[in-house]
Amino acid sequence: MTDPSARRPRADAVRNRERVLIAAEALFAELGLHAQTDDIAARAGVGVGTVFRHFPTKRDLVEAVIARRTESLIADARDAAADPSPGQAFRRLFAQAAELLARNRAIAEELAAGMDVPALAPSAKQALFAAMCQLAARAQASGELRADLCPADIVMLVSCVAHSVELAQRIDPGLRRRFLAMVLDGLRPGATTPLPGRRLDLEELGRLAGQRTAP
Amino acid sequence: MTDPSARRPRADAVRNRERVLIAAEALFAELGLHAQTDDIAARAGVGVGTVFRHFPTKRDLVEAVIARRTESLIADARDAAADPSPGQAFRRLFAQAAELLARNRAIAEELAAGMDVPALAPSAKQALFAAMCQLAARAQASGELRADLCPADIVMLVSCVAHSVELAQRIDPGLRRRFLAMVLDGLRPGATTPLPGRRLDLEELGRLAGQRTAP
DNA sequence: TGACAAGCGGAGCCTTCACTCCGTATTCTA
DNA sequence: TAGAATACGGAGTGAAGGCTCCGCTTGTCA
Repeated sequence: MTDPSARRPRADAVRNRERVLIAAEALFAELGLHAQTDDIAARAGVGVGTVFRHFPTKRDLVEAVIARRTESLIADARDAAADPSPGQAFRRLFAQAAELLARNRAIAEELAAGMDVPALAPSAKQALFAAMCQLAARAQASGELRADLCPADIVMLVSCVAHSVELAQRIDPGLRRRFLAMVLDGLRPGATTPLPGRRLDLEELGRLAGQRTAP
Repeated sequence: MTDPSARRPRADAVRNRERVLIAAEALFAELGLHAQTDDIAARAGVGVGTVFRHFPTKRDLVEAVIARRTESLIADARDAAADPSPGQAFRRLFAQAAELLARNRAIAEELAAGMDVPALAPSAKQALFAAMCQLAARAQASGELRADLCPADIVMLVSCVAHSVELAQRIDPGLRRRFLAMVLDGLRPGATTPLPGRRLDLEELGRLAGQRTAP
C-alpha cells in the first residue's frame, strides 16, 4: 500500500505538524471548539498556511486532536470489558469519561453533539460509543444494569453527561459529580419506570443521525 | 410612572411588532436560535430596520418570544404547587416542559444553556426555574423526591433534559421520553448513591453563572 | 386638512473567521 | 553543493450575519 517512490516527509514538516497538534490540544481544551485557527497557529509559532497544509479543514484538526486525547479512554473501555464486575466497570468508565471531558472542553462539546457529524470514517467518537455499549451489554447480562437500556440510550447518556460537564465547569465543577451520581442511580436494575418506546441500536442510530446532518 | 405626555403608539407600529413576534416564534421554533433576523423580517413582511426598532438586539427578540411561549408552562408550574401529590406534579411538569421544548427548538437551546446570559431582569427562564425548585421542595417534603437534591441540581436537570430533547429531535423523538423516564427514576427517594459535594441554591448559582458570563 | 412626529425599508457597514495564494525559505537528493 | 522538491508565512479573500443610517412614507392631532 505504501508508495515506494514517496520520499520521507521533511523534518520541518514533521516538527511543525506536532507543534500545531500540541497548540491545538491546549487551546481546544481551554476554549472548546471556538478556539480560532489563527490563535492555534500563533501558539504553535507557525503561519496559518502551515496549519491548513497539515489539516485541510479545521474539522480535520479537531478530529486529530480528539483522537489523540481519547485514545487512552477507549483503551480503558476495552480493558473494562474484561472486568469481573461489568456494572462497576461501566460506572467507573462514565466517571473517567466525565473527568476527561472536564479537562477538555472541545471533547465535551463534541460528545455533547452526539452522533452528528458522521461520515468521519471509524472515528474516535464511534469507537468510544461502541466500547461503552459493549460494556453496558455485559453489565446488563450480569444483572447490574437495567435491562431495558438500549445503545441509543447510552449515546444519549454520554452526550448529556458531556453537556452537564460543560455546564458545570462554567458554574461549579462539583455539580457534574452530583449529576453523574443521579443519572447512574436511574440506571440501576431496580428502576421503577419501564423505558417507553422502541429500542435503537448503534447502526440505526448512526443512519438516522447521518440522514439529518447531510446537506 | 407612565409619562402622560407620551402619545399612544401608532397603529402600524403595534401591528408590525405583533407580526415580527409571530414570524420570530415560527422561525425560532423551527430552526432554533440560529434563525436569522433577515429571514424573520422577510417572513413578517417587514424590513430589517423595523425588526431592530422594536427589538434593539436579536437577544431582545429571543427573550420576548421565549417569554410568550413559556408563560403557560410557568403558570402550570405555579398551579402544580397546589397539587396534592407534589411528586407526581413534579414529574408531570418535567414531561410538559419536554413536550414544549420539542416543539420549540429555540427554547430547548436556551434552557440547555442553563443559567447563562443573566442580567436579563426577572426573565422567563428564571421564573420557570424558581417555580420548579419550589415544586421540588414540596415533593421532597412529602418524601416523593430524593432529599439530597438541591436547586442547582434541578437547573442542571432541566438543562440536560432540554439538551436531550434537542438531540432526540434530530434522531428519534422517542428517545427523549426514554431519557426523561430514566432520569426521573434517578430522582426517586430510594436512590442508592448519596449525591456528593455541596448543595447550591438558586441565588448562589445565579451569582456564579453571572461571574463567568460577564465580559 | 395640513404639519410633523413617528415609523418604515433595505442597501450597505462592520466584524468575525475559515480558508487561499504565491513569493520566499528550507530540506533533501544526487 | 547545486538544483529540485517541498514547506513556509501571512496578507488577503469571501461568506455570514448582526446591526445602522437616512431618505421616504404614514399615521395622528389640532
